[in-house]
Amino acid sequence: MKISDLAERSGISAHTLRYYEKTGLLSASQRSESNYRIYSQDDLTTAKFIKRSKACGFSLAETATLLAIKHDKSQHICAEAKFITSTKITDITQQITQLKQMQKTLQQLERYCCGGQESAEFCSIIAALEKE
Amino acid sequence: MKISDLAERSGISAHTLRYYEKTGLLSASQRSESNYRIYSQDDLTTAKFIKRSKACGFSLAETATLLAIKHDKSQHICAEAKFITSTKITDITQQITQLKQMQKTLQQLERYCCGGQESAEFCSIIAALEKE
DNA sequence: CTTGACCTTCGCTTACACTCTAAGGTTTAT
DNA sequence: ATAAACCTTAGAGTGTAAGCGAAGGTCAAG
Repeated sequence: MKISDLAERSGISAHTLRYYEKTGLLSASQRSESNYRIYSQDDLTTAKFIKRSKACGFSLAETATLLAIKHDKSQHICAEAKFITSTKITDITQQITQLKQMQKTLQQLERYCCGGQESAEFCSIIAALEKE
Repeated sequence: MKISDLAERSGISAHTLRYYEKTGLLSASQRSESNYRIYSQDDLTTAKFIKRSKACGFSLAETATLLAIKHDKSQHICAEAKFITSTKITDITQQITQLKQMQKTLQQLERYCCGGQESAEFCSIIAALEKE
């Protein structure tokens, strides 16, 4: 199939597919006489793999590593895939912790503000940011 | 005081202070004959306000709005400050929700993977990303 | 008189994932 | 036959956020 066919079936734009080729993520398995990219069913599978990987929150770099494992399973071990996943979880957990801290701080600011039509003269939010 | 004095007292670099001036966040209240920025005590207060605002998670744009309220309290109402805060909380809460969803998905992937030295032939993580 | 602090302006940085442009070649439908 | 739709390439641009760096010049203190 041609690039636009793959684009349609995978839900990834033709532009992006070319970009993925440039970055080594997914190359067309063949070229036509006129140099058009010809994709196989396997390529479609890979394209869908990339989509799912992204949906899980993996970056393209991480996806590339997972793809390398997928493409040569016998040369890779479970520990590699699990490491990428665990690292990502740690990363995300940290981000959540930070955001929760912010959320808490902001909720404290919010709680004491009347939020009404009164002049901001005595607004507790502004006051909190002003104080030493 | 001069820019380096303010930098030291506020904990914001001179470079960044100039950047804040360019973006309209904080201007020196005066200039010397030789065109040096001269900052007042009020300017120092404002600089500290900006620092605290950032620490709470507000962006510079949001901080600018809060500063506008601070600088002319009688022309602003509590509802404005509360709106910014609430919007930010909603925003952060959404981000947390998304990250938690990702975290959950990844934890499911992680849970069933043995993570051992075995070949990735039957790795459940790779399998999960491959399946329809 | 020298050195360090200050001034302005412009562009670069980091990070990620695209997205578009230009200029040209190919295929397909009418 | 011809126009629309498709394909190719390299390379540049986009967007977001908050700065940083460097060049080239002025000013002030010891």
